[in-house]
Parts: sequence; C-alpha cells; structure tokens
Amino acid sequence: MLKNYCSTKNQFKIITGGLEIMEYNFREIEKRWQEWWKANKVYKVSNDSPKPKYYVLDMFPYPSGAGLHVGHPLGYIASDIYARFKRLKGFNVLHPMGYDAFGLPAEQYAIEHGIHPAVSTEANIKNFRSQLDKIGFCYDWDREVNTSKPGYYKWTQWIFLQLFKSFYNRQTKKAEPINKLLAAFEKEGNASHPIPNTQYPIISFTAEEWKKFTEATQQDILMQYRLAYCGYGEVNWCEALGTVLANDEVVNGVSERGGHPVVKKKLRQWYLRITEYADRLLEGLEKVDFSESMKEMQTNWIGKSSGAEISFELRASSHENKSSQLIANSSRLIVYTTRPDTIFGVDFMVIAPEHELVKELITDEHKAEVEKYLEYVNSRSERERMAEKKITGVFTGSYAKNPFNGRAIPIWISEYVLAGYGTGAIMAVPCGDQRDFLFAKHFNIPITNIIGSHYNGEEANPTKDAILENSDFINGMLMKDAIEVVIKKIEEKGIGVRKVNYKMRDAAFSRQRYWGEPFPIVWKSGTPVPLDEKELPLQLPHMDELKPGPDGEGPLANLGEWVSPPAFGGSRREVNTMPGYAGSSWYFLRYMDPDNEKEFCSRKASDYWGQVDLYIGGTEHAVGHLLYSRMWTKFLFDIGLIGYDEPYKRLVNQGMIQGSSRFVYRIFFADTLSILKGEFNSNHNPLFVPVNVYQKLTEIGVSNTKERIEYLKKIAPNNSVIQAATSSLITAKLHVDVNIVDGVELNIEEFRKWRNGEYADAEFVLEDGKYICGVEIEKMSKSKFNTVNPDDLVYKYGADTFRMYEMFLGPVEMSKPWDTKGIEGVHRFLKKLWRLFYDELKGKVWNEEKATDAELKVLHKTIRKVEEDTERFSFNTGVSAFMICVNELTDLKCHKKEILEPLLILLAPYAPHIAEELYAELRKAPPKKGLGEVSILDAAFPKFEEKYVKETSKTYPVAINGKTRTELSIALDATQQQVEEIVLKDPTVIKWLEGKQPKKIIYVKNKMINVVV
RNA sequence: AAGCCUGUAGCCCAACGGAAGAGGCAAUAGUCUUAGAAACUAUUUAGUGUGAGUUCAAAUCUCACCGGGCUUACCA
Repeated sequence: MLKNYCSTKNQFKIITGGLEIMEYNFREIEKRWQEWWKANKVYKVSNDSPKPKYYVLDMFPYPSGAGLHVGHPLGYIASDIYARFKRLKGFNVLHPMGYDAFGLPAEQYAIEHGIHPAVSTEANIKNFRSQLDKIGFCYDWDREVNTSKPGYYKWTQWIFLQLFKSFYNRQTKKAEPINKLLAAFEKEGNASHPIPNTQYPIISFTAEEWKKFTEATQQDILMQYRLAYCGYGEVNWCEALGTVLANDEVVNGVSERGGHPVVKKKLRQWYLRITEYADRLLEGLEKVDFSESMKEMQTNWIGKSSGAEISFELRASSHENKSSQLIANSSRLIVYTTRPDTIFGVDFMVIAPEHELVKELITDEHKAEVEKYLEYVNSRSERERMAEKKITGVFTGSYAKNPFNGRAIPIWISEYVLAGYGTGAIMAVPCGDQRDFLFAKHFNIPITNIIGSHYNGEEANPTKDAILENSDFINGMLMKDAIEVVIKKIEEKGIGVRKVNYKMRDAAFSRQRYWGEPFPIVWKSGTPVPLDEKELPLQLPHMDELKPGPDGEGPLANLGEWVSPPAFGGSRREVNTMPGYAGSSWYFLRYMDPDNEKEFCSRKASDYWGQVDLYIGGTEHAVGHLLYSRMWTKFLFDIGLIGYDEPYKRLVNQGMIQGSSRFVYRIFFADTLSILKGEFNSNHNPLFVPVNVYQKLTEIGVSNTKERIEYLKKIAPNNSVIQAATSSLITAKLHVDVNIVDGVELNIEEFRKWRNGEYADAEFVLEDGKYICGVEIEKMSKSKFNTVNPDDLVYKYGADTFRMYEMFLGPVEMSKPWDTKGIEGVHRFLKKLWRLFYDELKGKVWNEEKATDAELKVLHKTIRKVEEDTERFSFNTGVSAFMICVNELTDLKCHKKEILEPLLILLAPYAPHIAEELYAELRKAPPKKGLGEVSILDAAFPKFEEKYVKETSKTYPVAINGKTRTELSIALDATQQQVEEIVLKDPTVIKWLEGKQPKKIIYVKNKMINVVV
C-alpha cells in the first residue's frame, strides 16, 4: 500500500490495478531517478568524444562543519542548468566537483571540536555530498578531487618543485629553468638578469665573481630568483592562530578567519614570486570575460603605478656651506614618486619608522625625541594604526638636498609612510597631496605653492592640469607633460631611474600549521634541497595532538623522527606546510585527468578540455584564489606543460543570498543597572510586544518612561503585569528562528519549545490574536537564526521545485534576500505542468493528436525565450517563461505529445527529475524497467522555428509627438511610404494634427509609429 | 574617503531606446469541502528614488543628489 508521500496531505489517487500514481509525487520520482542516474553512470564524461567540448566549473567548496544553507547551492544550480543545457545542445560537457579540504579553517575546526582534521574533513565531506545529492546535480563524481589526498597533493608538491626550480626571465617575459640562469651566471655574471630582490646586499656580479662565491652564497643568490623561494621577510603573524597569513587573509589588521590580531614579524618564510607575473596578470585581464568589478578588484590589488625613484644626498644641517658634510658618503635617501613633476614643491621628506636609515639620520639634538616617537609607534598595533588616524611624526634633524636647486629639505619620520611600499620614504609635496598637506599644517612646515591659483591654501590639490610655477626649468609647463621631462632629466643626471611599482607583494606560501601539504624540501646545512621527484608524495604524517612546535614552528616540528631521521645525518625536513590556496591553484586541471599517476594532468587531456569555459563562484575569491590560480596557470604554460595561460575564460559571480531575519521584542520593567549587574530577577514570565508596539515605544523615546508605560497600559488593558508596571522600562530586540515564523507571524507554540524551552512561559501582547515579528535583511548566518536548510525544502517540495525557485528569486549575479514563502508558486507551477499529462481523476490525459498553430506558437515562443535566457544566464526569466507556457497550454487545453515532449526537453536542465519522468512516460518506457536509452539527458534540444511565431500584421501604437493616441493594424512588411499613407488617412491622427503638416513620421518596424508635428 | 553595482505595485522581480507588466508571492472574492487546509477560478495594485539634460520617443543613455549593497581603504 502506498503511503501519502506528500506533506500536503491526501493528494494521491491510486488507480487500482495499474498502481499508477496520478498526482505529482516528487519524492518518489526524484529518488527513483537519482538512483537510476547513479546506477547507469549517466553523468560520466569521456575525454574522447567527437562532440565539441565545454567545461563548466564551480568553485569547489571547503567542506565546513556547518553544512549548506540555501545560499550555497545557488551557483551550483546555475552551473548545473548550464551544463545540462550545453549537453542537450550537443556538447561533451565536463562538470566536476571536489573538495578544497586542506587549510587553516579545517584545522581550526578540528582543534575546536577535538577531532583530527582528517576525520572531521571526511565527515564534513560526507554530509556535504549527501546534501548535494538531494538536489540532483549532474556532476561526474568519478572525477572528484580532494586536495588533502596524497594522490592529489603529490602533484601540488610536484608543481611547487617546478616553481622552486624556475626563475622568471624578464627578457623573455616567462618562467625558465633555474639551470639556464646558472649557465648565464657562469658565462657573464648577472648582467642580463638583475636580482629581483633589490634589498639583497649583492646587486651585481661578474662570471669570475660568481665562480668565486661559496656554494652557500651561490645557492643564496639563486634563491633570490626562484619563483618559489625562502626568505626572511615581514610577515603577517597571527599569534592566536600560530601562523603567518597572506595579505588577502588579513582584513583590517585582524585575521579574516576568527578576527584575531595580526602583527608584523620578521620570519623565515616561503614565498611565491607572483610579483614577477604582475604585468602579465594585468594584461591577461583583457583576454578574459570577467565582470568589470572583478577586473577592477584585481587591478587594484596588483596596484601598478609608474613614476621614478629619486635619490637624494643627505646632510646633517640645512646650511649649505657651514656644516654641509654628507652624513655618510654612501648613504642616500631614495624615494619613490609617481609625480616627479612636483620636485620643486617638495617641502619635507618622510620616512617610515622602520626605515633602515633612521639610525643614521638622527642628529644628537633630536635623539631623545625620535626615540620616544619610535617607542610610541612600536606600541601601536597594526590595527590601532589603521583604526585611528592621528597625525604623528618627528623631525630627525637631518636634511636631504634637492638635486635641482640645492634646497635643504628636512627629513621627518612618520607612521603614515609605510615601510612595505616603494622605498619606505616619500618626498612630501603639501600643495598637491592631502596627507602631506595635513602633516605640514600640523607641524607648521612652510608650504611651497607650485600650482598657482590651483592651490587655495585650504587643502591640497592633486591636479595634473596646472601650469607649474616656482619650478625652475619646468616653469610654465603643464604638469602632465613635466612628468616625462623630469624623469628624463633625472636619468640624465644619474640621480634616479624610471620605476614601476606594484602594491602587490610576493605571496607568503608557508603556514606554521599541520593540515596542509608538507614541503618536499630538506634543509642541509642551511640550504634547502628539494626531494627527488620520485619520492613524492611526501605524505603528511599522522599526529594525535596538534600543538605548535618550538620557536613559532608548526606542529610537524614536534615529530622528531619524521623531521630528522637518523639517515638524514642532521639535516631537517621543512616543517611548514603549504597554504590553502596551493591545492586550489591548479585543481581545474586535475579534473581533466583525475587518476593519472604519472602526471598532474596529461597534455592530451589539458589540450582536449582547454580552458574552463564557464567558472562560477563568489566574489570573495576575487584577489586570493583567482590571482594565484592565474599565476600557476601562466607558470605551467611557460614551462610548456599546458597550452594556455589563462585558466578561466568566463567568470560569473553569483550574488549572495541574504537572510531575512525575524525579531521578537521583549520588555522588562526594571532599571538597566540591575539587569547589567545580573541582580534583576524577573517576577513575571518573559513578556513580548509586537513590532509596531516596539516601534512606537522607540518613537516615544527612551527617556520618556512615563509616556511609554502609559502607552503600554492603553494597548494592553488586560495584561496584569503591564497594568501593574511602575518602574522603568527596558526593551530588547531578539533574533528569533525564521523557521518558527510563518511570514511575519510567530508560531507561539513552537516559540515556547524553542531553545529547549527557554521561553516556555512567554507571554505576548497580541494584535488580532497574532504576534507580528520585525523583519530585517542581514547576512545569512547561524548566529542570526535566519538560515534555511535546503534539505528541509527539498523534503517538503522536491529538488526540482527547489532548483527552480532558487533561480526564480532573481538574477544569479545579484544579491537578494531569501524568502521561503514564494516557493509555493514554483511548486504549483510544476503541479500544473503535471496536470497537462495526468488528471487526478481521469489518469493519463496526454494524447498524440496533431498540434494546432496556436499551440505550436506557444511552444516556439517558449523555445526561443528559454534558449536565449539560458544562454545569457537569465534563469529567473527562463523559469517565468515556463510558467507562461504552461499557463497558456492549460488555457488552450493542450495535452499533445507533439507540444509536450519538446517542452520537457527545454525544462530538463531546470527540473531534471520531473522532465525525465514524464519523458519516459511519453516514450512508454518507465525507468523501472531499466530502459536507459530513453533518458532525456541526451535528447536533442528543440529547434526554434520562426514560421510558427511569425505574424503577418501587427497592431501598432500610433503616437502624436510621443503620446500614444490610437492604434492601427498594419502589415508587417509595409514600407515607410505605405505606413505614412495609412497613418495620414486615419481620422484620429487627422484630428490630432489639427490641420498641421507632420514634420516627420517615425516608423519602427514591429514596434511603433510616431507622428512628429 | 574612493571605485563598482543597485533603486519599477505591499513584497520578489520583467521590460534595457519604442504602448511600464511577463511571471511569482501577498491581499480580496468565489468553486470544492462537515469544517479547516490544499487545489482551482477570478479580481485588485505602480508610472519606474529625486532633479536636470540628450532624443520624435527615456525605467532604459548623460550629469548631479538621496537611499541600499559590495570591494578597497594611508600605495606616495
């Protein structure tokens, strides 16, 4: 006996004898088809196909313990629809899914829950997978990747080694083997390959010098060139997480994950020399189809600027003749500026507190003051510096000499100049730069005006369009033009060079953590030696306890045996692990050839699948993941392992689904102090007022306690607690679980049970017997009790309804709030569709009659609309096109297979289960009997035919001077002249013309007619 | 503070130079039901945030302002 599957009660009629279910029983249908798809491996994709290829990729998830909420699958559904659509259109579609399982959050989660990351990750993946499966995605799970599996990270380690063994040849603008560099050094020193690290003590060397260097020095120099290198640097150190973080993992001076404080610290770290790729990462943006905002974010992150580095002589006094001795002959102050044209407006210099010349520049009389200032700066965390912007600084006592007019320029120290950017020193031009201006005003430094009336003395003006004044040899020149002139002059005089600068830093590539790829590196007397590639993967050893190692090292340092086995003779393994973005930088390639044990991905596979045609994911990866994976792709291209240097041809960012939070408003009759102290002991049950009462109370104002209480007494005459109230009143706004609110009406019974009965004794002030909650749109989050679980919705309405409703909410790229209420409408649509095939009482109603013109017109209108909308990612309007179609077919009482079958194929990408079911029924081949060849997945997408929708005439709106006055039915192929004749004969038009001659008659075919008088 | 996106019936959204409404939710009425729910049928609702401009014609293009979102925030 069949049970009632549907939550909406007695729905099913059972035809006795055939045991045929006449109502839309989505739960049974979806389960059956999902099993059938799985058993028949219908989503398995071959690398060998005569069809054209298409690659649709989702950003693979980090499997968090919290599970999915309705916001997560949005992008997956969109890509799934598109992948299915492309398959119907005859493409061999690669649409895989996997897990970004390594990384800090996984480890943090594991530690907090006392479970080993391998175990918790495994469990989270399992949960994740079961949630995904319910939605009916067409992933080829045989290609699943998991970044934490040795079979996968073997190749992450392998690519790292290739990076380690390569350098960026600036002449050929691509990565090349480090051996080539070595050969060049032996032949000609580093004349053709300047050291990328300009801070390095050795700048240039000849072949002879190179040969005389010790092995260690040679290795150290090579390290300055490697694309994956180890060096000391200022890193973002997060004490709470016990690790360094990449720049994009630090937000506002705290860690992106967890919000822990981050400080700058000098540590030995691995880096990726991504800065060498800065220009190509910028240029590549022109060849890809990303949104403008995405390109802009990446461009800003790379932060390319051009200008000059100018070197200034230093003096310990402002007087040219007297004590004009150079501070130290070799020391010069080098500043970076994008505006060399303002060189005569430089009124002071500012260097960062961390600048290496600070000690040299302090004169005796300023020593005490400077030291006090440095101490103050040190006491301030990164966070404080960012949060409160105070103008602070101190004069060093020293001066720089303007190379053009010899003017002595005082050198200051201030924290507004960052050590990490440019040279850590600036030339300050207060008339042109607002920060410099404020600094000058604050410390009473006289301001030189070089831009005449463009400067008003009130604020700086950063214009480039002023005519220069007080500027020696560039007087009278337009600023824009002077930039080039000054750079040339500087280079001529040998006091500076043209310079391009980037905000982007080399990417910190090591983490003092356990849950990541171990580095295939062994340290032998201070030199890192790569493991033989045959030894890969270097497996991550098991650890029971994940405590940080000594000296800020990661947990692996605690494993003595592993770090330095006896056979190593004192050498130690690298104990850092790679960051989360290592594995995700190349995963799109592994899907193409997931089981390859000899290569990360065969050239044959990567040539066949090529670039990802469509990549879908959130904006949050704009600068992290996307830049790193673009760099890795360029690198793999450079060394000839793949045939393209951009991974993603087209990128679509799905918008965020926001939560719609619900609030209840509690009131207390007590004073704030006693509540804060915890002394308050309610002598009555928790009391709640509805949203408009709360709003009214807010309107009255917190201070008007008397009025507020009087108001309450008036609206709740029967509430004894309120009537007895005398003391002060406090209101509290509390999030309430959206799942126990129907629209805005609180389900009081559920509320009393909520949170283990915390509000079991709650009392309410009701309006018409209802408690109305407040509503606010916020980020969807567990802590706000506004998350909605897809599992519940799939259970209640089915996967097809859920998929379509997610799409129906609005454009994929837009952020929008979730509102479960509307899902009923989509569900009704599917039921209505079902009724085109089956009648509740009569059973099968579809037939094989010949379709009428009107029916064919409805079908072909829909084909055109759905095809267009799907192609341009307008899924919301696509869903609505289906609704219109079904409404119209219902009105026409059309139950014809000739119409319904193509309609099902159109619908299959959106609602695959119901489409399969009905398609199988039309084909008389129920899947229960295992007739796999009738699957709708490989049906041919219906062909739109113009002839069915073609009209011969149209009723045109006729406007006089833009205002519609009448309508005229005119043949579609009418010429301008014919139209003019018809229009001018029309009585309404004649009336409105009032005898005047029309100036012009505008006739837009198939649109409208406008008569201009 | 800047850049990008966005603002259409009570709500979510269509229309993207050519008659503002396709669709859904909600609301109201009816059919069916012992009743409720569900289902079905029908009906109602805006002149496009504000102000200017371009055009024969503007929700659509331009500019300014106001509100919402996202991103980056001392980058010399």
